[in-house]
Amino acid sequence: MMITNNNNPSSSNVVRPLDLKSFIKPDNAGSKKIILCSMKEMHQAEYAASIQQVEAHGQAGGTRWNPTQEQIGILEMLYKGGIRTPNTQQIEEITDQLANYGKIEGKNVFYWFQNHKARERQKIKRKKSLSSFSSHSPIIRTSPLGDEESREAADDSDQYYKRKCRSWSTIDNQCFELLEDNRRLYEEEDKITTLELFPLHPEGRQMYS
Amino acid sequence: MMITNNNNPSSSNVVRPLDLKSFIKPDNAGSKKIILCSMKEMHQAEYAASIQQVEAHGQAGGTRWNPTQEQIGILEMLYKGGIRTPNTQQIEEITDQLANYGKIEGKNVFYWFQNHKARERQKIKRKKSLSSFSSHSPIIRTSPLGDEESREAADDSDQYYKRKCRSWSTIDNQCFELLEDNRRLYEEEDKITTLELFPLHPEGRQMYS
DNA sequence: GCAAATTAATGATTTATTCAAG
DNA sequence: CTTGAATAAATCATTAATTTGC
Repeated sequence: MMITNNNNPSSSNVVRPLDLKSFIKPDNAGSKKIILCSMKEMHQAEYAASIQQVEAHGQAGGTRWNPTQEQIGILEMLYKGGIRTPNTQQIEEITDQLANYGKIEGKNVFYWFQNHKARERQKIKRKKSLSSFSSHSPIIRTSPLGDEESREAADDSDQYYKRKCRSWSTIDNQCFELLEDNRRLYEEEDKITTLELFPLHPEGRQMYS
Repeated sequence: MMITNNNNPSSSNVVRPLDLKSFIKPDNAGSKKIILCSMKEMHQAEYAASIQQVEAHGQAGGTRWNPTQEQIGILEMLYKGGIRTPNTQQIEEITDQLANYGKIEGKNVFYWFQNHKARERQKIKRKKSLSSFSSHSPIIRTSPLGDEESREAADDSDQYYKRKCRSWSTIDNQCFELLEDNRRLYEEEDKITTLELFPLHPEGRQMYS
């Protein structure tokens, strides 16, 4: 794969908080003394502060991903299908798929699986601490545990999907339709989209004191 | 920025453990019944197991990054300069710089800072639990704490670099020279390299039982 | 000296916790 | 209150140091 840059190189991004070139003062002929001086400057708090400054988000607006119903449906289906921590390629593919229903980035998919997995665990844990009561007759239940939740609890402990026979919730059928609708879109794929290197955007976050 | 794919589309990667297209049987005319059947199949353990199977690493060989002395020197300097959690752009720049001294990816830089930060914290914590003894006369010391370590301990608690006057270790001068040597390389930069979407490679990892 | 065995460092990943938008 | 986003902590796994027996 080769990547070409069609944009004018001078029209680079807004702010470059850390430019390694700034380590060397370019106007002075490369004397080591000068460079040391430049580094001394860098060590001062001014420099360190500059790299912590807030930077505009990549996507103008700085708003967070707001998933559509379709996107959530597909993601939940994949989760039920056994996917817990998709790898890079899987994330790309899922992102491409979900992009048909709204704006989305790879990191959104990545975070969704992390959060969903973690919060399922939480749910289970909270449930465990309450299930001491009716431990052996789960037919009568007082807490509002739906079929959905109890099913999730069953297959979360191990990564592999082991369930044999049970009726699927309607969300699956929903997703089948969505997938059907977009089959053609998949047929003519292999389109490459712009990728970001890392899912981290520490700019918009306050530091701990 | 525009990205073009020069490779033959047929010569794709080795294995695609999750191909969303496989949700739909393409050989049967798009009847919803068929798709549902396909999904049923997907729900079986066979599918879930297949997505967990080991996949060849992106970089042939599957070996982990082994940083050179120069790379470590620069990274430590940047850390001392106050950088703790570089953002995407910073990671790219640092990676470009370090690539002059050996093979490296962005995720290596990302992980290095995470680990270094965490292990500095560990060091401090361990030290704190031992420093109850000689709390107010740190000149005489029994443990083998070098100048390096004590300095690290000083500037880790807060993100900003606040130290005012102290002598720098020789590693800094080392790094200045390295940076000097590569100034020209920076002068003609803005070369784009192949990026990866996420630093995660869960393939090479054993699952918890 | 020098491999095999053991231990220490540290790169890479996953899980837990926290912050904050809506 | 829910949940997207991000960071910190814990854990796994591999490589380098180091030790050990010959």
